[in-house]
Amino acid sequence: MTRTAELMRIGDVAARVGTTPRTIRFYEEKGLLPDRGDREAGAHRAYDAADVERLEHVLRLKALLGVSLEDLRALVEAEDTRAALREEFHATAQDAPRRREILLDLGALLDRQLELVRARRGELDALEADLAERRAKVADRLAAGA
Amino acid sequence: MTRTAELMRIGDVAARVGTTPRTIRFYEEKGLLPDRGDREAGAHRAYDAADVERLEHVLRLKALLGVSLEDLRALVEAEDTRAALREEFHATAQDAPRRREILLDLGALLDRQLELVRARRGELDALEADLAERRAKVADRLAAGA
DNA sequence: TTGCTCCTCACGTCACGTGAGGTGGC
DNA sequence: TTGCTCCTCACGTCACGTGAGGTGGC
Repeated sequence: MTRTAELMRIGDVAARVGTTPRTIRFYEEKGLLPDRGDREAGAHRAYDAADVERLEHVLRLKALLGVSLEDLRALVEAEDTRAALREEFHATAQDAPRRREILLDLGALLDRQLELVRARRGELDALEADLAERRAKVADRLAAGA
Repeated sequence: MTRTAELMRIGDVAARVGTTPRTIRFYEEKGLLPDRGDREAGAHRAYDAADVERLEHVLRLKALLGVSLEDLRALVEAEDTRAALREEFHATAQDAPRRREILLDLGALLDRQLELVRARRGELDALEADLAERRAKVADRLAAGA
């Protein structure tokens, strides 16, 4: 039952998620993406669907929250171990306390990300309100007699 | 009737808007803030309330929209001439077509900014929905039996 | 006069972009 | 075998950060 994953090359992945190979390599170098230590020197990188999802998530957080890569690494590094945790999750199916701990950690991580997203949206809402108010004033003046 | 404006120094302005003197000088150099050509070499920069507002607006757009300084300059450069336009607005009080043209330009500028803000908010909403969905799944599993 | 902030270079940093030169897989 | 994409340096760029050395205003 050797499940052969469908692997993609770095250029295809970059095109799919809207970035560049350079950025993907840079993120790997900075520890934002898992560095498969088993890759031989000079060998091509290979990515599966899970890698692509992970990259998309990181890029979205980066673009929308405007955090540094160092902060972003801290924010998602718990997800680094998610795959390992998932293994452990199945392996320790009988160990309810451990499963509970894993789920609580993941929940806390998601709560942190949600908090940042909502704070940003609040700022955007305020900006939109200010712009809309100025826009309305201009419209009023145009209607008034200009 | 010489209206003496209350002028601030660069450090005070930076502290007030949450940035650094270096950034303010850099923005001036890049044309994002009006460069008063009348400043003698080595003389201190002076800012009034309008300058502070302008700077706050630029910083908000930069932080929330994530555009390059070059794009940002294009986005707000029409406001550069706003002060001049305001003068002209009063000076040409009788010239209704010209007043109308000024207002239409300003309205179009605000519409462009609003469009960008709303696009951003759409992306943020989508991200929040994804995160919230994942969060709910974790909560479900916790409640289910973990 | 003493500090403090200001000034102008100018080099450092972060997050990549962009060739330079070479190797590997359809 | 011919292209194409990949690889690893390594220097360039954008948006500033950070001293270095000096001048100016409460």
